[in-house]
Amino acid sequence: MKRTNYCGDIKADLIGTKQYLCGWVHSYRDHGGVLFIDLRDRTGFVQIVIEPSNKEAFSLAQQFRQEYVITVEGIVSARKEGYVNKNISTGEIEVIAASVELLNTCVQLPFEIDTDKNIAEETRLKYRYLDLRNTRMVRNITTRHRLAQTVRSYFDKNGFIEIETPILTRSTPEGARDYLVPSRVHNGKFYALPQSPQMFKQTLMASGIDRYFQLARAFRDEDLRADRQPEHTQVDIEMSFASLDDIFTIGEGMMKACMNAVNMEIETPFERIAYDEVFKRFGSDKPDMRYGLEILDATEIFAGSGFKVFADAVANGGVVRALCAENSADTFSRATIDKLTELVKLNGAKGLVWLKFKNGKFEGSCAKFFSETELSKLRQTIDIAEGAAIFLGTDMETACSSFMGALRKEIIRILHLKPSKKWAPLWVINFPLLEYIPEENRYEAAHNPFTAPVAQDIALLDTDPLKVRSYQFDMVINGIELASGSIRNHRRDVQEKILALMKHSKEEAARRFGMLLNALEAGAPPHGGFGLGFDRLAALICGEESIKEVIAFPKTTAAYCPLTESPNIVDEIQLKELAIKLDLK
RNA sequence: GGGGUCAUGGUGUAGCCUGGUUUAACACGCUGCCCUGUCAAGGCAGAGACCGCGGGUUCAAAUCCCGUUGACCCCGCCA
Repeated sequence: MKRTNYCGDIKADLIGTKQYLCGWVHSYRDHGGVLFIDLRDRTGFVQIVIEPSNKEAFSLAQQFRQEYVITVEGIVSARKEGYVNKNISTGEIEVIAASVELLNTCVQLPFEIDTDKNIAEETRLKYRYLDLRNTRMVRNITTRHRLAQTVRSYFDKNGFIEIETPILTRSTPEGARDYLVPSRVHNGKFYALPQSPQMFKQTLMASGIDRYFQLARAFRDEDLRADRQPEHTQVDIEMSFASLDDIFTIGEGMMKACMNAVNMEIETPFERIAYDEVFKRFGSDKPDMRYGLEILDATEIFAGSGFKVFADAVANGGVVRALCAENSADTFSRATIDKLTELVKLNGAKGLVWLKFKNGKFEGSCAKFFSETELSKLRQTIDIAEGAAIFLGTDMETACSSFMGALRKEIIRILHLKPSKKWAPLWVINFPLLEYIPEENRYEAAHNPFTAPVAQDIALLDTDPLKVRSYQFDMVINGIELASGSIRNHRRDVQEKILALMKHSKEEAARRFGMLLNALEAGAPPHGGFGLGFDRLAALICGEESIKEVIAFPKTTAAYCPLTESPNIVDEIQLKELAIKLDLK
């Protein structure tokens, strides 16, 4: 390779040197005499000057068009006074071409590199090879690479071993739908693509690997969203003999290393808040902690209130919760409040009570139903200042938290509240182990069926399973659930007891989770770990809303790839080999 | 499975509500010519879409109606 430098790296320190550059014609400006080309590669672009005195180069260069692939040999020169372009990083210099060469031409493009905005996503995906030439995508993809390298080196330094687990594995029809792969050798049987390497990594702990990590691909055949793809990458780790503290320290260290790798900072250790508390204060298990605006309890105040709705709810064991938005009484018009009411109704509320505190008095639809004592208590309890808007909701605790959480999010959005910091990380801990499913008279893992119960609560498995706390945790940053993990069950009997509560018979459990259960009873050490959404991490750090922007070749919302036009119809012969007959609707 | 928004030259949009003087407009891109300092270069000339697809209403449909396909966002779902 003759290339001496990347375009973006040609700076003033190279003035006077001879360079051999390769790249794409980003912009072509023919002035009749002198001819300018912005030569671009993934690092940036540099201005090439082709003088008419250089007859051979000039006549060849006149044929160049946008996105032609060329090479340029020339001398780096300082731009003359007045011709410096401060808007570009290579604006102090230009390369005076001695010779140029055409390596490839280019057809008319569906969109221009960098200058066209708002291109339909479908078009971008169909021509992803062009889309990836854009500065934004180059930046995202290289940032993703930097993060991946950082993760690898971080875990390596901390004694973790990278191990690849199988992509062709066993279907465990639970949770998300599996992607199935038919077996030719075993007609009528199927592999499944893994939804997570969970069982393999726990098995590795039983093997004495002690510390494992992997940038693992995981597959789920469910409907997609902006932050969900059929295949995604997770940073998957597992540690033996580790406490929650150990796991949190490793997770925080990884986040710090990732941020530092892209010249950002994040403070450690992360705050830890119990699930119950987080839900009560923010109405969500993944709150955006960059904003205050906590949900406050006003149940006491309205017990026995003249306002029947509240009084009855409290009498029936319900709660009253409040959100107080400062200096916003005038922002919330009737129309806006009606929209908020609709929103909470969509989230299960029966209604929404609002008050405004203006000129030292409360006004609002229901203000007249409240006694002076109630209002003054409310004012003290939740510290209401002039100009505040207060929203009150009532229901049973969980339901109330849930719609107040949705309301909190919307208020933050409407008021354009300023985030108090760039990153607000949080460990949500003490998730309940189980949830009850009344229709099926059984329990279901609240998060992960392999999570261990808190040691003191094991006895409760027999008496009151819903009270059992777990060693399950989430890592949440800026309202995004980034990672999820736990200390696992390392004893077969405990694991089987939990599976039994989920109404898995011993036989069924053995069939589905046999590999893991067998490994547990063969001297598995205590262990735990987490899986962290790598695409979400990259999107977060790149400031992107959608993970499609940090995945080189993503799929559409219908799990379709416009670039490869997959999934696709296969040959009759292929189906025959697999003993598959299609019965299409 | 449900809801919302959208579909017009290569790309992004306007036109649609209030059907007909629209030869479907504008910007960028593309083609040709001119120009020795531009950098989102400039000037002049030109090519390019029958309006996602199917059906209907009408003398007449990009425009109204029905259906369908696809995209994006959301709910369900995602242990």
